[in-house]
Amino acid sequence: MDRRQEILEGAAKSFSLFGYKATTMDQVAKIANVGKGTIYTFFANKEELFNAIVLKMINEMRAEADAVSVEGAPFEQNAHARLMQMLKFRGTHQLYAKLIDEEKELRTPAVGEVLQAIEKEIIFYVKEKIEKGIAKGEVLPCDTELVAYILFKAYLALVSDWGKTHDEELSEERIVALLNGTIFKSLLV
Amino acid sequence: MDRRQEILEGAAKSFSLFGYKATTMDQVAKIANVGKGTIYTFFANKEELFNAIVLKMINEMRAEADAVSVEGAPFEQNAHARLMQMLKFRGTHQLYAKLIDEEKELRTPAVGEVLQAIEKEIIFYVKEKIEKGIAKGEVLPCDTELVAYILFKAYLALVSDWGKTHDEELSEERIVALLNGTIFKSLLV
DNA sequence: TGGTTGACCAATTCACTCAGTCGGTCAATT
DNA sequence: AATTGACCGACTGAGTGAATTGGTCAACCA
Repeated sequence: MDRRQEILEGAAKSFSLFGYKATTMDQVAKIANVGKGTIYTFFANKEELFNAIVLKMINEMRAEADAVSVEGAPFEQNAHARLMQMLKFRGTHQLYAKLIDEEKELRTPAVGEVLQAIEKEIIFYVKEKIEKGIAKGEVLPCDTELVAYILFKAYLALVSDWGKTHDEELSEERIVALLNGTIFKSLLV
Repeated sequence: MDRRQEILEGAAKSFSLFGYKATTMDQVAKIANVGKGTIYTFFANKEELFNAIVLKMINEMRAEADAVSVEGAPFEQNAHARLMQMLKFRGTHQLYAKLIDEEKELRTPAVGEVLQAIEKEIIFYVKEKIEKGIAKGEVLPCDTELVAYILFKAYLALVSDWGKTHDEELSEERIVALLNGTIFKSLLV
């Protein structure tokens, strides 16, 4: 009934199924059972509609990352669980996966911008958690921006890049062993 | 005078200037002052000629990386100097830079394969140095393959990726501070 | 009358074509 | 035996017009 909601749902479905470029406004209108003009009373253009969808997805992802952390568990355990969850989301979530594929294949500018924004968001999220860890005395004071950045890049490399150049994916145990023995080891108080 | 050498030099010049795709065999022949057919008596096809050029470049890079290391200096200092040198080479060397650009813009398959081979070579080089460090008792035993991989990915992220999403490049001091405080700190005996 | 709509428009994209280019060959030449 | 460049078939990419798309707006309700 809520037009705006219908539009968001239709658009999310279409973007997830066909990606940004291959989704037409006519298609969104049809899926949402709405006249095309109606869409433009709620969203200035295709890109803003897209951004709204992605924003919802970012919130989902953050919620899932929060959900896997355990109150009272040591920092490195929660940090690992959160990062792994977000990377799993990255490869699993229909829309996110589709966008990564579209970026690789089509280079749609709007998609590239959005993917970059999502990464920035993830890094900011990690930075927040590190700062909270420092505040709680679990983590040594450090260059939080850079540590968040390198942590994300490291996980991305281990979880996502490794498989592209090797026959089999890295096991989570091997990842944990590496990071607990290196980065996390030097971060903890 | 040496035909093979002339061809290699002409090809190197052309690949460096125009990239792989935009280099024609006629052009290489002309630059090398050689009939086109002659090229095919030394190299099976364009791609093999290309691979020969890249192989020479890899050796140059390794030599430059070796050159910056200091006999007797601590492991993390030499490791840092070597990795920085190779990444500088990566962004500075005419052919290497051109290939990275071509991979981004054109997605030429032969170029992608070669770039991947170069990275594999770099990682292998880093792995060798870590193993030597372990043998000398400077470095704690560890998953050398993975440590080499993550070290390279970390440096690549800090030196090359950071600038793409931030206004200014990271200073070398900040990089050193981060890595000495994290990865290197836990690697050293 | 304020919200909704789809025919309509300009701009972009797509499929198609065909002339020109390129990697690779090989008979002729040195 | 080594070298060459004219030649070939496959591929490319510029040029084209037709079809599609994002966005608008006058008409149309409720």
